[in-house]
Amino acid sequence: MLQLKDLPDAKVLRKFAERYEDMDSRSVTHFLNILRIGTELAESLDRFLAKHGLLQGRWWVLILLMREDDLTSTPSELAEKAGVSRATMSGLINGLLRDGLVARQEDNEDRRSYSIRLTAAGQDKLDEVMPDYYPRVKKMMNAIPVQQREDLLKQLILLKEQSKVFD
Amino acid sequence: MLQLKDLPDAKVLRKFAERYEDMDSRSVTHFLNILRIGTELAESLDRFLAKHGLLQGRWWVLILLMREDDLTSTPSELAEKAGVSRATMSGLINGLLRDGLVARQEDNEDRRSYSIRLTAAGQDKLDEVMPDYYPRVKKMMNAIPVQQREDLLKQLILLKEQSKVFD
DNA sequence: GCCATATAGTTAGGCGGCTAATTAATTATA
DNA sequence: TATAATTAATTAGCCGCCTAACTATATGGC
Repeated sequence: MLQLKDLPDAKVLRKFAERYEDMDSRSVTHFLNILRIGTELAESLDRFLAKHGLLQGRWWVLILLMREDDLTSTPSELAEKAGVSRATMSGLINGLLRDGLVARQEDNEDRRSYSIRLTAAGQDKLDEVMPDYYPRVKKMMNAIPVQQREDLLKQLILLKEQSKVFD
Repeated sequence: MLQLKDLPDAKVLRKFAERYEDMDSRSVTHFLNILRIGTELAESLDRFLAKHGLLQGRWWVLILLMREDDLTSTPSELAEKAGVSRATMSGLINGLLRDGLVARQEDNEDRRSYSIRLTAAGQDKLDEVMPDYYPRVKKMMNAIPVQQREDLLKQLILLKEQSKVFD
């Protein structure tokens, strides 16, 4: 994420453009602004979840479990879908177990493995958060007409594809 | 950051829309995609910096120092501009001191305080990274015509303003 | 001049990431 | 069948972020 609060002003941009010839002020400004706004949106979501005593990592685990027909999954599946390492998922699951939002049940077929199931308390937590979350997302996104949203996303996808320039 | 890799598909969206009436699939999809792409852009930048032995926090400290005419600032100023706590800035500065990229000099007027200065080695590091960074940013952003970039940013700013819905 | 308050920086402790190493069980193969 | 390779999860140790508590110094009434 882009923590940087103090984005470069015209004077700073000139100074850097002088020393580094290939620098294009407009590109840099656009890029930093996009990163900054992404960060701010994510931070808003984090603050919202914090009000419900959740953090992003744990929230996604609960949602991933609720997606399953039997409300059940394995640590490694969860790690992959959530986009974190298995080590991190171990930690997240421990926290959720402590809070009773998920439960653990041994797998009889493979004794290395076990399943994680969303408990009633976990479902209750989602039933508290989601009806608060969805209307807010709807309200926020409705600030932009659907067609323009689609355009916005199309441009962002283009940028994402271009991000291979950093490889 | 949105770590989540496994964005909801149509089936999952239907399931959640059934349980939570106020859920608008399109809004949610758009929102998650925007967060996801922001995260991916930031991750690309991180990987790039890592190739130069830097992480975002330290990189920004060096840049903030180079912006100053005397290449000098204080820990609290740096913390504020970088958007991290003073405690975090203490840690970042320690790392940079260890690597010799910045130096510390006492302030005679206020003995609680001291200044941090970009060293020649720190400037060398920036002179290595920035001429590699700027052309890449330029190349990436040029994938989108300037007018569309401006539109993109305008929409994002609108969204950011709306993110107060989460308060 | 003295005490209360404010400010600069650090330290301690927690959290959520990571990688690498470890343990245990399963699967493949010589 | 014994052993090698693979896989699932955990642990250990690192990092960067946070808040809260602490130390040291400055400042502003009384």
